[in-house]
Amino acid sequence: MTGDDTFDIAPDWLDGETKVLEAPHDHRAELRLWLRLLTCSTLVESEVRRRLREEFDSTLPRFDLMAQLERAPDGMVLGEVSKRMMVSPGNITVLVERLTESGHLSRTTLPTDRRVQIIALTPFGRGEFEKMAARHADWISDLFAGLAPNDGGVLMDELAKLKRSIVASLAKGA
Amino acid sequence: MTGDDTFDIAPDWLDGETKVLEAPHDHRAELRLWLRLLTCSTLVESEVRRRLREEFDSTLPRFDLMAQLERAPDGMVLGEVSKRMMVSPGNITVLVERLTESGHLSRTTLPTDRRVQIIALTPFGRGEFEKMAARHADWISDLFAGLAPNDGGVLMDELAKLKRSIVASLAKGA
DNA sequence: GAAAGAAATTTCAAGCTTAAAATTGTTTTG
DNA sequence: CAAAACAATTTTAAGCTTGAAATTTCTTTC
Repeated sequence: MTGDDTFDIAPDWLDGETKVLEAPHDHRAELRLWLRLLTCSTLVESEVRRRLREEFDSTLPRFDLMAQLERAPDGMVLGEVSKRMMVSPGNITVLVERLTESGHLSRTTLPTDRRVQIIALTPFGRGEFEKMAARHADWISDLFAGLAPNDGGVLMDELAKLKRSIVASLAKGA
Repeated sequence: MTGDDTFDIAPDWLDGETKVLEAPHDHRAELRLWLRLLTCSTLVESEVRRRLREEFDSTLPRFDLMAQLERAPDGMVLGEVSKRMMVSPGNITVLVERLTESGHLSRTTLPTDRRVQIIALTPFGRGEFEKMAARHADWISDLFAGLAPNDGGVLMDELAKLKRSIVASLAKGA
């Protein structure tokens, strides 16, 4: 799934008119595209993880969790965090435990519904997050710096289309 | 890092001529692009993991490992697999153990250098992999089906540029 | 040819992740 | 109002992942 993104096959969007009748549809172009997307994503993600660890002794999941909370000054319900981060609820439990121990997060049980946990950044947690977020933005900026302004815009648009395609396909399959 | 891809800020490639003097460079457009890329990647990856588990009781790392071996009929050295998959050597050790137990892989010590382990798909492993690979290609094809042929081509090109940017940045930083 | 150095792998400790089962608490229904 | 249904979260078991330390096996150098 990761790797060097080569499936050494000619892309076939270039000759869309030929060989449409091939037995089952030839999926190689899509596969190639997917591998390339994954390669980019993996490279960036690894680098971000590495730097979070080296510069802040932290991890990407923790950073992500704090990023969600940063924009919710009044805190957020666990389930909501889980949905936004697209990870399992059990996962959030563990992350919140650690971040609460380390003083980054506060957690409260909602008085009117004692099933509900609300978590929020502490002032300390917010300060730490802001330091990390600033560096994080620099890292991403550096990694993307070789992209011409126009390419950035095109990529945004194309990825929006891809996202729509993915979401539509997932909805249909569900 | 994951999530709904919204940082609700106007992209600033659209007005590149204005506000160039802003104190530290404004990184929001790059961040937005990165989040969108990550969202696409996460959605596809989760779906692939889910289906590998449901249809084959397997995992993505195992699939990836077998995919590397499929194209090396004479097998491959562990270290080479590790590099190609961009994961740590220790990780490969564990995966190979399981896949060898289950009969998908064979492993041999190189007679001329007993440090070196060579792994290869067994005929059984190859058969299993081919079934998975066919389905995998279908899934990706479905997920990307909403993309016009032209968009696929553009995306390939833009991602190639992005990858060059990332690799260049990583090389410079190293 | 022994000792030092380098290379390929494995082991280890710690953390992330998930799905499924279990808990705890609230709401709806007969 | 008790029982059933539902909801939010935690626990559990299993697997993935990493960096660093340890092993084993060559290779090079004095």
